[in-house]
Amino acid sequence: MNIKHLCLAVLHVGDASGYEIRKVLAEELANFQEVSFGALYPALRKLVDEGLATNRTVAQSGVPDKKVYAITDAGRAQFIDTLSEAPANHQIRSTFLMQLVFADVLAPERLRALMQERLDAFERDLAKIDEFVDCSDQFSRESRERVARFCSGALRTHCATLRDEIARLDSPENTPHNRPDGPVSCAG
Amino acid sequence: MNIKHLCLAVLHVGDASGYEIRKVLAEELANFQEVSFGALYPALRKLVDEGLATNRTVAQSGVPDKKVYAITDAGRAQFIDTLSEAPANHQIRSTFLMQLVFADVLAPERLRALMQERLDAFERDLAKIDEFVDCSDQFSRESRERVARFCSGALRTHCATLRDEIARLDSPENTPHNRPDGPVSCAG
DNA sequence: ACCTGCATGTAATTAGTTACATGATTTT
DNA sequence: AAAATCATGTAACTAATTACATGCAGGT
Repeated sequence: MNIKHLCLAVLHVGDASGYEIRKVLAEELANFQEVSFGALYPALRKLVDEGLATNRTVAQSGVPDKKVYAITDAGRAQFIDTLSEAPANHQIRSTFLMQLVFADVLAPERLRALMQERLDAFERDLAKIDEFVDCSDQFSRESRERVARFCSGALRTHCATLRDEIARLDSPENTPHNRPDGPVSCAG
Repeated sequence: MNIKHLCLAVLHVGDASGYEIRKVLAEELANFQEVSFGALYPALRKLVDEGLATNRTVAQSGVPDKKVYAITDAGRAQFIDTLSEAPANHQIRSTFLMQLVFADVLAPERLRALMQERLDAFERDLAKIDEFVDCSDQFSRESRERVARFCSGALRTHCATLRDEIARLDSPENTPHNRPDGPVSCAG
């Protein structure tokens, strides 16, 4: 699952420019995987070189021209093939989870701030997903709902788990101690 | 959250060799992030170079010697500092989720096999976590339970969500169509 | 005989981020 | 006046994977 596959996934749902692909990955599908432009644009060029996508320049008023990419039959075949062949991997790369796991070594006010930060981000993501499903311009309503339903479902259960975790950590018998000057004893 | 931070996290809980760190990350903390030896050993060397860890060679009978790493005060301080300073990022890099999102383009028997594969992996991981919490040799019981409780909690809710998703996809009104020879129409 | 587990490491390659470069338009 | 949005791209760098190299012990 590299950037090229991620691009093909988005293009499978509908045509999009590099900027738009990144927006989808950063907003509607945040919590999945973000990509940087430095990786995205070369990846799109490679997709065109390999005949997996085509592009056309679309002029706009006010804003700059954009290169709109469309997946080809070969691209779609390869996307489906790769997806089917790939092992069902599942990894959560989360700094936040690590912050929760090691909550006892963080300053309590910092921990609370981090929790708030992440919960706010979850709220924003969920709002974006609702927006995404609501409007209907380029992507098919069915596809959108499928993607959004899954994402919001997974996120909601995550939110619930994390809220419970937070409640547990905030309870008096689990008072986190302040960040120490010396090392923390954990080899008990 | 790079490999060095991941190593410090494991070493914060207790001393371990490179091989053991990888084992923890691949088994007890599977679904978090796996690391390859090609990245792990150079990372450990760098930690020692930077004074964030020390190592000692431990001879064993039957099996080869091992280099056991221990976190230093400076290492612990930096681990806590980095963890505290870092934004509360949260990303799920999951081929499996993508396979579910695009379930309709996969052959139904392949989809079922992928689901089984992942559910089996979840079961194995949960069993490993129970084992991990049960025995008590090197890592502190408290830390283990904290880590394991969180992981299994998050995974269990995930499992539940995924089981529901699977049940929904298996119901007759959602029969997935076979992998097509031509492109799939999604631009409805 | 062959595979798996234990154990550490290097070399070649691929993948990805960060920072830079450009420039118009709209919002604060 | 400053910042954000739209829009594409390159160059330098960092980080990571994959494949290789070595070797012994125990199980099938």
